[in-house]
Amino acid sequence: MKIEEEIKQPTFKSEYHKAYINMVYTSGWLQQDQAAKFKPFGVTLQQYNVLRILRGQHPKPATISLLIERMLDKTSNASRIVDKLEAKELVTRKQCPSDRRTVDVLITEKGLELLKQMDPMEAGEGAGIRNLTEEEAEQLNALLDKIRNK
Amino acid sequence: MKIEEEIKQPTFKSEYHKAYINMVYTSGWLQQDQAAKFKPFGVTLQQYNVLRILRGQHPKPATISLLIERMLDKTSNASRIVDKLEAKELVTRKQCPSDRRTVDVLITEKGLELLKQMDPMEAGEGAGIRNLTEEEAEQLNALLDKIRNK
DNA sequence: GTACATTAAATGTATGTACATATATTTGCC
DNA sequence: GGCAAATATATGTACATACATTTAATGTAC
Repeated sequence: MKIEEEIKQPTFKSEYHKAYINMVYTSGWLQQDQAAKFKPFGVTLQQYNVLRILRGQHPKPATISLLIERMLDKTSNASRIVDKLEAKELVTRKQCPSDRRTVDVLITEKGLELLKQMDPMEAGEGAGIRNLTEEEAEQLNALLDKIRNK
Repeated sequence: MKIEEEIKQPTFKSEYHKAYINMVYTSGWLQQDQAAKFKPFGVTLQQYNVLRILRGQHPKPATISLLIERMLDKTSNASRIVDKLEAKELVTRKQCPSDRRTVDVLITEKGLELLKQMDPMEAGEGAGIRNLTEEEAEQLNALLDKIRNK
């Protein structure tokens, strides 16, 4: 469905304005789809993303700063997301001996096991992105990178 | 900057996976930029979106259902966003006489005045989308619509 | 080595999202 | 008319975002 019908707005001020609305809407659409798939596993998208970063580091620990640096949403509150993961015993957190300001966050066996189960439904696989051809996905990546050109 | 550098992830499983991450990241990037521009006006992006819909209806009132239908995020809680706008006296809310289950939400003069001030920085104008050519914006719209093809 | 700035993380508050449930009203069926 | 289903909105809870502030530890200047 075209974006005009989707949000019942027949016209846009410009192709640019439409593209902006379309981006925000489609991204929300993708994320909602993904969140629904993750729900049975008891972790949210953001918690999943943090677990993925931690697996990437494993068996080295990560600091909160490193998590923030790599998260999709930089301003989100990594401390509190780690709180939730710790409560589910998917990660451990302990003060780093060499710099006691920082905290070593490590994914647990249970966390690794959960990610393994979730791997087949990796973020983006199976969602609408697959409606594109490989070439179109490349085009999209190029357009998005250009948008963020600072 | 390419998305790989942006989130310090050197490779992706597939062009599709990269496109998914890129979409979510770029959309967040656009919204953060916009939210910062709106901040001096004391309304959030979502509150602004609701005000825009109400101006589109003006001088007719809108129901909460109509707002939900037209909002970018359908599952968001329109009632509570209207609460915030009402507290700022940007909208009024009163029970509709013909169907007392529904509520007539109307934008106030103050609300119209605020939107007028904000018009020059309309969502998406001036943000990164303008890095694209008109043709590229069209391409992007086509790709996004295709992603959502249900 | 003490004082001050910087850094890392945690915490507080307002807002919004996602989803389940509650409440009131209207509609439709008999 | 009476009652069940549907509808419109509001509310409760858990989670996340955005941003300011706090606390503790480290680095640096003198």
